Amino acid sequence: MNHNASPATPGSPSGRRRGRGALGSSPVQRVQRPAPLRQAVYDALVELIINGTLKPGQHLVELELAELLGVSRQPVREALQRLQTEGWVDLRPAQGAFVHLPTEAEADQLLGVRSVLETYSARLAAQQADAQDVERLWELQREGERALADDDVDGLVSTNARLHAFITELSGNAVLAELIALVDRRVRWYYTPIARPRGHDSWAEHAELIRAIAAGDADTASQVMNRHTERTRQTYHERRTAAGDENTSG
Amino acid sequence: MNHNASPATPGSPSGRRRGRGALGSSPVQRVQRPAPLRQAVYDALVELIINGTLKPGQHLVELELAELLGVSRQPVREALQRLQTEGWVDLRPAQGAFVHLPTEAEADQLLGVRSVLETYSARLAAQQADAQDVERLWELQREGERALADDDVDGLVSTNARLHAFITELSGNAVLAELIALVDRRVRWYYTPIARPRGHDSWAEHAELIRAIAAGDADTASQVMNRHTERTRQTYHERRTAAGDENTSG
DNA sequence: CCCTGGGCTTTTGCATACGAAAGTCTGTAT
DNA sequence: ATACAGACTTTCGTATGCAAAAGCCCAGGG
Repeated sequence: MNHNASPATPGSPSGRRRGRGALGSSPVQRVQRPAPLRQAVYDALVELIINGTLKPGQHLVELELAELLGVSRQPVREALQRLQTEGWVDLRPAQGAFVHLPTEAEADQLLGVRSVLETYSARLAAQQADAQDVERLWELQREGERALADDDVDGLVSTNARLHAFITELSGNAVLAELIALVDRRVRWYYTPIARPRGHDSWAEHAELIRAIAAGDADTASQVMNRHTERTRQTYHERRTAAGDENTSG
Repeated sequence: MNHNASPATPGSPSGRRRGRGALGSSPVQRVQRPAPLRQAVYDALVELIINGTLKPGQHLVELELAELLGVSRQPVREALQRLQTEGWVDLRPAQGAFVHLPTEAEADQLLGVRSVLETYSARLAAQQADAQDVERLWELQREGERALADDDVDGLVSTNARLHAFITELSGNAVLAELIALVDRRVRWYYTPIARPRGHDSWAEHAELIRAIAAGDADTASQVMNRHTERTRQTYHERRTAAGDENTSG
């Protein structure tokens, strides 16, 4: 997923006809319809925001972004519209776009919303999952436990994400899945500095959750997921507080 | 709205006319930023979609919309971006925008999501509401019961919406409030043809809910709201089925 | 009769142009 | 030195222009 814009000036063809600049050559081009540039711009900007190149509060000048990505202002503007709706940037009339600067309260609210959405998805998943799905869940669980044993942090994060995503998918509720994906991405962004996996406890909870889903016990699955996500929320809160103390003391 | 009627005369910057500093010092400088056209276009299109002028599945030609609204294609395109993100239209690359055509499954999924979100908002509201808030809730409740007694359907719908909105506001979770607002608008659109209020039962449930909130009993408030929204969902489902039968039989 | 393909029309996607608003700087008067 | 007014600069918001993709129509062949 690394389609970063090259730092060098994109040798702008700029003679009359457009050339696809730094973007446009996505590794995933299996789609019949070539994705419009605005989509590539959107992807690039989300990436730049998440990886911190574009910092919260920063003013995004359309022309700069356009040149950085080797396109004109128009696709940038269209991407910004979407980014605003999804909460990544704020658009102030006649002033332009600013990378959204989340307050502490907002970040926590987002965690709360994610918690209830994931809890609901666990409930639905318990009602939907068949034996094959459950087998896949255990597979992911084993993978996570292996990563845990190996101290493989990246693997842990990735497996955790895939496990939750699979449960969401199992829910069979596409609207829910979309919302969770969006909220989750924002949560991860806000909490990037402290987003280490919780480790053993977390995976014990996962196992409990999978058992409930396997049993088709929606109430238990819901309860377990709720506890799980609320603990994650609590952990984040503690770590943020600790980080804040460190900052104020040092 | 077309403010480019006169021929362009490049060369004179003409930055002279500015209406700000000429007048004396007014102590109150109410700087009201004019909403961009794209906002007006967005509002207009949502209205046209909700009121059925633009029908589900219909192809929206940018130029037609632009002429209809008296603007150029550009603000229309930007509005369409937002409309897509919010689920009102589908944007197909190189084909344009189509008014979103919800499947039955999707509509029901939205009701499910709305249900959990509102349930969560009731839980939070119960933890947050003070005596004054509760008084306001009872006020709305009385207003609803009056409308019920008067067979005032519009008043019933409006008061119901305000009651739910107030509870959402009481939750103190802005992220949640935004999501609910969005989901709710789509739900109302989908179910417009059958969206009569449920009437008496519904308001009895409201009263029960308010009592729980007044008592600060978050668990009960949550439970009651969940039952309430799930019943609404069930009612919609029944009505849709009935309407579908009528259609197929006639 | 149905399928097919090549030109014509429509519509999108992107680029560019330009007026206007917001922000910035500078010189002057107090 | 400070505060303010006015120009200067930057950036936004919108309109317009143009090439390419998609859709359409109709003639010709299986």
